[in-house]
Amino acid sequence: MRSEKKKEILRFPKATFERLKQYHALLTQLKIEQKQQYILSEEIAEMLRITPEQVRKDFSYLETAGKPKVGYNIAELLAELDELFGTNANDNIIIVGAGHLGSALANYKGFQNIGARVVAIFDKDQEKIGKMVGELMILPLKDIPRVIRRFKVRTAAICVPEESAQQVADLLVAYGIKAIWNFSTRILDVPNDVIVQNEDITRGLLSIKHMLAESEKKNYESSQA
Amino acid sequence: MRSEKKKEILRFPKATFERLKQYHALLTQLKIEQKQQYILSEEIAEMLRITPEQVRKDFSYLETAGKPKVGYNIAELLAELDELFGTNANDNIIIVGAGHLGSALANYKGFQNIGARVVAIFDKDQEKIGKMVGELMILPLKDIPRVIRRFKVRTAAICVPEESAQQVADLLVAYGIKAIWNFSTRILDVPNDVIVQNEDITRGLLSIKHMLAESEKKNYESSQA
DNA sequence: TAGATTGTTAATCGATTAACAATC
DNA sequence: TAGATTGTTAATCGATTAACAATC
Repeated sequence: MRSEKKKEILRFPKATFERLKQYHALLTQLKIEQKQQYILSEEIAEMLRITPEQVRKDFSYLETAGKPKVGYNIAELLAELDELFGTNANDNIIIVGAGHLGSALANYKGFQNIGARVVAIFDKDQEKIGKMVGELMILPLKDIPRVIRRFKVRTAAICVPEESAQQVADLLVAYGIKAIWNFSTRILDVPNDVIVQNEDITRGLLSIKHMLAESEKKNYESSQA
Repeated sequence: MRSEKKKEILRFPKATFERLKQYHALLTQLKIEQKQQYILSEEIAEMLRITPEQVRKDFSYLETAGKPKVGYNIAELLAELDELFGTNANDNIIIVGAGHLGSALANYKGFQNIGARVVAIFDKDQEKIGKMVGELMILPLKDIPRVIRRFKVRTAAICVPEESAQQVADLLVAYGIKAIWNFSTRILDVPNDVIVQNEDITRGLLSIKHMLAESEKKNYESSQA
């Protein structure tokens, strides 16, 4: 029976899963810094602006246990999260669009921390083809299917302008891509079995605007009181 | 009494607020396309991969009403969301770091849709200073306070490498910045009254990895059945 | 009118917080 | 040992879903 390993089957609350990603990022950073071996739920909470209770509750879904008055072993906790997120198993990804954004992505060093590797970058612009972005040569779109097959690519980042995003998505779907990492603001229309992760940055700025408005309202009210 | 305008005081559930941003993006797109004047909750739901009931429930917090069998007036709905998000009131923002990422951000055209404008971009690299990014000249870090004062800047995007992110954050805080839009993966340590919006892209990729693993498990299971 | 779609209330489900025992 | 911190259970709070009346 497979039910022996309970923890593997246990599903995390969605909200917990989202925070686990943040813990992962934080722990990765702490591991690199090497300043401390243990961390308290209180410290984690302060950095991520949540409550220590929340942190402990989230960790209760994991195997790793903390020690009262000592905290959680950073390396141990990170190892479990790495395992959980499959950051050891490497994923090959491609980038379509070699503008500033695509180039930024191609040069990004942090992918190795989460078990991902950019294997190719494509552009439709003849001028750009053949030029280098970091260690990658910009390839023409027609090479996409070959690269997908060769490197078993399941994920593609779309870094093209708004206007061509849907077109590129259609192309990628036709080539059998399983997940689209969408950096355009365009809402893509693709089959339901294709995963879409929207990285629309304007959302973040809208949050900021909202929080700024909130905090100004608060300041105004307290000045009136 | 201020309680006359109920709707203005009414607070949205946080989850609803998150989705309102998506509706805003979608409606902005539809408005530009000019293909249709009305849209059904069903159509919105399909594009955003949520349920129509959820869409209607969210819209019930707004003033705009839909018509049975006709749907919601796109322009009207967008106008209300624009009002809500304050996308008409313009916000001046600055970018620190003129690498690929900072440049991509500086060139991004979508800011006008959400009432934001990049007024300056900075870099510490002498080589880059004076060069142009789109219509902006790259300025030295020492000009930051002047620009902040001159343009009443409250929000700064950090697009520098991991290693200098904290340093830049400290600088910006000292100069009175109210909100930091953090594009580095570094978890920043800043005073609690400074808003931090983390735009760490690795989170999105972790979600993709997870969803890919899920869907493969599902496929495997159904092939076993 | 009949049927489709909206809008709202109630029921269910899920996430967070509070409380506190266990433990170092 | 005393006190601080973890881990878990129960209580509260919030979000989603279901059901259905209202409406075009």
